[in-house]
Amino acid sequence: MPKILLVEDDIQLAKNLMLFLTSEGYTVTHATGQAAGIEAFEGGSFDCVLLDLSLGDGSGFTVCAAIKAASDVPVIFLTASADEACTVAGFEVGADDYISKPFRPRELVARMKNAMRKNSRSSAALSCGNVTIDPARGIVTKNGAEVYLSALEYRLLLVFFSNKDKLLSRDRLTEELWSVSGEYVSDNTLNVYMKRLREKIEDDPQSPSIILTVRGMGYKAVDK
Amino acid sequence: MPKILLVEDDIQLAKNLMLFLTSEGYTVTHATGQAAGIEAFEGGSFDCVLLDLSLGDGSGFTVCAAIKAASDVPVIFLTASADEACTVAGFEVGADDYISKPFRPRELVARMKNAMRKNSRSSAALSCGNVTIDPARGIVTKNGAEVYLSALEYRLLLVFFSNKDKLLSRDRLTEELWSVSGEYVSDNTLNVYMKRLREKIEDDPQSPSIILTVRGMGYKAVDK
DNA sequence: GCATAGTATCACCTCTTTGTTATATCAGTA
DNA sequence: TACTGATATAACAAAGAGGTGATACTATGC
Repeated sequence: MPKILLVEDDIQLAKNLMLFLTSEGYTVTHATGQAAGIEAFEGGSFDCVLLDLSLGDGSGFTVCAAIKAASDVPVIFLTASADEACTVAGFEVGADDYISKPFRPRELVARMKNAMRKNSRSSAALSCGNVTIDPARGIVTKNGAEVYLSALEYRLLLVFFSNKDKLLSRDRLTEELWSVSGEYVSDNTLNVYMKRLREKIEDDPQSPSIILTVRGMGYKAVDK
Repeated sequence: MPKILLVEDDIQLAKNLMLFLTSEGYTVTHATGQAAGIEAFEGGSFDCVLLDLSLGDGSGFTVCAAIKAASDVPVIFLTASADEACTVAGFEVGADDYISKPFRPRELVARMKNAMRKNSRSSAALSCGNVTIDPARGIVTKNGAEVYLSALEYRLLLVFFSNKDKLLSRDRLTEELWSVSGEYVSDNTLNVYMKRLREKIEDDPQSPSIILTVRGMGYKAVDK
């Protein structure tokens, strides 16, 4: 149940929005002004912020800047002003999207989802199942315990985890791992590496649950 | 100079757009239909795709799906239809933004930048001097050429590059590399790794310019 | 200059990684 | 069911990683 912070001084509009968002399965917290917005943000943890540009006690830009300075939560401007300069300014203070009133509720939700999706993707750690890569330290863990991977195994896993749910052909994988150095490797080498990697990260290497084989096509990392 | 792929069947509109985008410093490739769009995408590497929804030989949705299945390049729909259902559908096939015509050029650019920024944030390269780490691929390059580092050498370099200009004590470094596994290593081991790392990344390993020795204190990566 | 502690380098050993070939297993199909 | 191409596994050799102790160098204070 994603938590949304709505900063909007038009009470009637806010009520309608909250009604709709709640019915879509979101938990909404409402703040009516700049100060209240920043305070609410600091007091709770949110998955997305909807921000009116013109607030009673100041501009939404200030709120956006404050939020972005402290976190990476997506911020979407909701505004009456469809002015181009305002839109550009909104993006410049770090907004993730900018929607002009009157907005259409389903589009709003689509844009919120989009912003949240993007945001979670860029978070530091990559994980899949119970296995996590911390690219900032070059370390792989499984259920919290470190798993030692060789350089090539690490790179192979990285390719999978940064292309989760995507089918990766054997050619593509071979390319990612070996083309850089310009060498050619045997046809079977990838098979062997897949086995070694699975041996280290899968609970049951015989019936993999993290990296699946797609016969005739390639492999694919899935998040069970 | 970011490279843009524009898929648009309205020739006049495309011309205008290309003129504008070029003047803003983008390199634009133009494809006029669905098939041509996918072909162009596969043939080149782009930083962003602008996609008309209604193409002569098919829908932009197909193109978007094809692109998203193969890569993470940001895709922005440009469309005459301001229809809400279309917008939602656009986001559902993985689009990064959806702009209705007539669009305002500066807003378009702001949204393009936004989409590209989000996208690249996940793979911020770390570099120092002529050496670069690409944490998203686990690869180190020096003057563009790949340098093969072993797992420990890679982690050592990662510690330095993510703490650029900071003095790192020998204890701290030893901890970062070996404490995870709980093992104790000889006092001299770090010296040996420093030598091996320098051998691979420094222009002149005898007088290092990337990772400096601070006698009695530790080491420090500097950006010359 | 000499002593000293800190750092760099060397030679060496062991264990792992890397890539190969050979063989087994499996899924789909005639 | 038997065949076939695709994938998995096993076993091996060569190269390299990882770690150690001994030795050489170097900055600094006496």
